[in-house]
Amino acid sequence: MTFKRSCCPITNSLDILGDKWTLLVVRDLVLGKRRYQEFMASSEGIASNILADRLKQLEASCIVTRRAYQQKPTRYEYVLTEKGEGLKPVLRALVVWGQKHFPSKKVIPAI
Amino acid sequence: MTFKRSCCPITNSLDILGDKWTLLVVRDLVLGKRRYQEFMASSEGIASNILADRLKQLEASCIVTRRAYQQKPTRYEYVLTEKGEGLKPVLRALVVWGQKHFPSKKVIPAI
DNA sequence: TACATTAACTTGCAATATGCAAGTTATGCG
DNA sequence: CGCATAACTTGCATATTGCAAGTTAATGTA
Repeated sequence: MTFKRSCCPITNSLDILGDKWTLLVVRDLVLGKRRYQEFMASSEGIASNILADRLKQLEASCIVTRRAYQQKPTRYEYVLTEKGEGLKPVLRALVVWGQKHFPSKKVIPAI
Repeated sequence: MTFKRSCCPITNSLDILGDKWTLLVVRDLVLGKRRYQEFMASSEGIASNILADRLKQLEASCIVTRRAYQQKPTRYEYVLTEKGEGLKPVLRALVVWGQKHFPSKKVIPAI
C-alpha cells in the first residue's frame, strides 16, 4: 500500500493495519515481547519473512522503534512508540468482540 | 482462512476482519448503505469481485444478512446483524487512531 | 583449533489472493 | 426491439503470502 486509498480515517488506519499479522505483532509488543524469536514463538506461527516485513512496515509507520540491545554481534529489539501504544483501544475492541463471538476461556488481561 | 490460527480473541477477530476491505464494507453498512452499487460507489474503489467475495464472507460469518428487496428480477441488499453492529467499537477505535495520526478535516460522525 | 549454537534476519519458489476489464442474467422502459 | 439497470461472475495478470532452507556474526564447548 504505497498510496492513500481515501481520506477516511478508517481507511487510513487499514492501509497500515489491514492484514492478518500486523495487529498480532502489535499485540505481542503490548504484551511485552520485544525480540524476533519472541514474536516467532507466538502460537499463530508467523513465517519469518512475513515477520521481518511487518516489523519493517511498523517501523516505517512509526509504530515501533528498532534499537540495538547488544553489540558483537549487533542485535535488535523492537518497542512500541506512543503512536503504537495508541493502538491499544483498537486491540481492546477486537478482544471484546472476539471474546463475545468466539467463546473460550482465554483472557488477555494485559490489553 | 478456513481454520482458527489460535484461541486468542484478537486472532479470531482478525481471521475474519483482517484485510484491507472487510471493515470498509462494514463501515458502509454502519453508515446506512445496503446495496451493491452503493458499496461500489465508495471512494476507495473496491473491485466488484472483491466486494462480492467480502459480502459472502460477511454473510457466512453472520455479520450481515442478505435479503431480497424486490422480485422480478430478484435483487438483494445487505444489512448488519447484531454481531455486525457489535463491530462499531472497533470502527470507532480505528477512527480515533486514524484521525489522530492522519490529520484531515474528514469526520465520520455516524460511527 | 574446530564445531555446534544462538539470534536476527534473507532468499527462492510455490500457492493463494487481489485487481482489472469485460461479460452475464433478468427485467423494465421507450 | 434495443437500451438501461443492478447484482453479480469470469478470465487473466500481478501482488502477496507461506514454507523451507540459507546467511551472518559472534560465543561457548570439546
